[in-house]
Amino acid sequence: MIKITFPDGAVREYAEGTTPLEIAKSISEGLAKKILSASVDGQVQDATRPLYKSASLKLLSWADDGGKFAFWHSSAHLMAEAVESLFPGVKFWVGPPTQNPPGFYYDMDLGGTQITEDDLRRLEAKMAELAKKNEVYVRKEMPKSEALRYFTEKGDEYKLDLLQNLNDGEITFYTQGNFTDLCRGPHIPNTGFIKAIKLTNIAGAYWKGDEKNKQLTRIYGVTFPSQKELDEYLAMLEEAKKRDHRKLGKELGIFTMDDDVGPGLALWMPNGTIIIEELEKLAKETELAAGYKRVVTPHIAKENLYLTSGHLPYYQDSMYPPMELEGVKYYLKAMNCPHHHKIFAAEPKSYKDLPLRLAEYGTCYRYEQSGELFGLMRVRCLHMNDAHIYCTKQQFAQEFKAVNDMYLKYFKIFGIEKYIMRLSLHDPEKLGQKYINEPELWVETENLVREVMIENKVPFVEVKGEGAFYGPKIDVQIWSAIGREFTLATNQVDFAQGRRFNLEFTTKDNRSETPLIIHRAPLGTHERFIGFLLEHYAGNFPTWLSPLQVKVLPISDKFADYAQTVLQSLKNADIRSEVDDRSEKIGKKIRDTELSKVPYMLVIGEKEMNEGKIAVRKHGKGDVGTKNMEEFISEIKTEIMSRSSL
RNA sequence: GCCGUUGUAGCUCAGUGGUAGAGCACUUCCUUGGUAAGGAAGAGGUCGUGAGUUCAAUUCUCAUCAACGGCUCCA
Repeated sequence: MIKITFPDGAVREYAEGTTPLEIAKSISEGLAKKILSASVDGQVQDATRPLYKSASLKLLSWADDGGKFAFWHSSAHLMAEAVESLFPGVKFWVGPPTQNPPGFYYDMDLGGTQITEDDLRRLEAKMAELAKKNEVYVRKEMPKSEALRYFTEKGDEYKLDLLQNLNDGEITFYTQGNFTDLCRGPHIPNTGFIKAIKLTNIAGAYWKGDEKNKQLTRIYGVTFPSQKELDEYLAMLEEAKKRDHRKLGKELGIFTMDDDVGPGLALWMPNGTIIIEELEKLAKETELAAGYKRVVTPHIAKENLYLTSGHLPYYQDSMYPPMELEGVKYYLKAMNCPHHHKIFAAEPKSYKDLPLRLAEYGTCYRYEQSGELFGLMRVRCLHMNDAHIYCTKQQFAQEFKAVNDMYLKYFKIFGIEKYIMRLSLHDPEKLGQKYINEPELWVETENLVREVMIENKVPFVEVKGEGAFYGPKIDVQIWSAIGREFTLATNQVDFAQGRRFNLEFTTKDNRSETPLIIHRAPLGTHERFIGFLLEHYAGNFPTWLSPLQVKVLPISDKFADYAQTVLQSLKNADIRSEVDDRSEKIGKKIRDTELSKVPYMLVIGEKEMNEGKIAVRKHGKGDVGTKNMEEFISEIKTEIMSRSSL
């Protein structure tokens, strides 16, 4: 007998060789019908795989990630079976479940056959047909030699490649129906669980993710245990699309792109510019209070500047090609740091000058690959909330923490809760290529940053190979409405450029020392930040950021004069406001104003005019009652000044 | 940059080998209406751009540009 410990601490005994599924059945038949996989001592495996040792057991259903992933993984195999039956001779690479987007994909070599949208519908039908057969997923362990022979005979170079990295004794195959695949599992008990199927798109994907390799065909899909859940998922996708900043940005007149201007070059319209100015106001106030000094630098510089900084050898591909004037190459700046370093270097510095914090909303140009451009989130001209802090080693921890605190302060203002702080480290294998070749300094600064984060109890994840070329960084990762991940803000350590630029300060004991540099951009760039805010607020900006704050809605043109009086009081109080003087009915005016997401509407008619009042309507909330002008203005001013998100 | 899809009015979209249509928005007129769409009329597009096939191309073919979905990249 073996002892099975359940999540609630209960321990029960079962015969050796009992499967988790049988254990589920022993509890209840209803439970067993929901079990997709099982977590055994924390390891997710097939629910049908016998247990030979005492273990802790958690039965996993659709509600658990482990259950879902097994479900989608099995769905990928089901899709592969359908593909194989419709496109004989296809060779498969890998087909994992995915979290974002939810579902799975399978990469395959169709040998020149092109797959179409119609084929996806045919594949879905085939999958549904196969699923109904309730084929069980059968696990089989296989010696490496036999597996090699199997795929050699099949002429499957992809699976042979996979096998090379696997050790004898850990090779397993899974078979359902007519499809057999090299796979470590786990899988769901049988195909019958898969009730709703949607193949979402076809894409090219480089083999092993390397652009030098052949491009395989990738089919994305998602499946659910019921049609209802699929419908809900599709409805949710539709909702997400409504939050897409590209759609909202157009509807609200925030920004536009134009073919004649160029790809990735956003034109900020009057409404967007108001938001930019509010953000800059916030940044300037915050930075002034934190001891920053503002600077302004040109958009271009000579080649030599970027040779000194070290950017050219590492990032030339991402810069616009140079223009040559009088035999000298000039580049559009892709970053502000070299310019700021030159400001630091312009005057001799003493330790008394440090920390020196130079801030600029700098305009940068980056020649992003055409396929990477994405609305405002990935552009070629960007306005960065940039600053560089020059400090001593002793000051570093405090300065780094202060920057982090500034992030958190901003996040609170904007109600940003869903983000991940990522400690981006160097990859030792790419020293000298992607990262400057200073192994000891890398480790030293990485430890420094890690300690500051831990000391300040800021939760973070560590990722190798995401650092800047000159040092490690803390990136704040966020997600767009349609699920794409972006770095919103960044806080970077630079132990390289100070030396490259011969930046020095005189220490207390009259020595020369090179400062450490912190690059930071808590508000990222206007482009990405406003793109993010559009989606974050679904276009419903808080009053302080809203391009139009109040719309005055007279019930008929009889009240046009009173409307102008009301408008004038608002304007005198610096409230962004307009009158809707169209000869439309009030219901129409309200509808249009609601759709344009203006925070406040002031409805005025005979009653209000006679009493010298206004009827206030709040966007999304409806009528909130009649008020005096003074009362309303004082309230809305308080809301604006406090940058309230209510 | 690579694979795939798309490109018709300001927006959303229909449509055709014989030089185009709807709804919303816009303009004008009527209406002066109390909290999410009052009515009528009108204006608006050489169908992304260039070339080819054809008596004839917005429609078919090719190229090109751009956008979109991925991949790669992301200081």
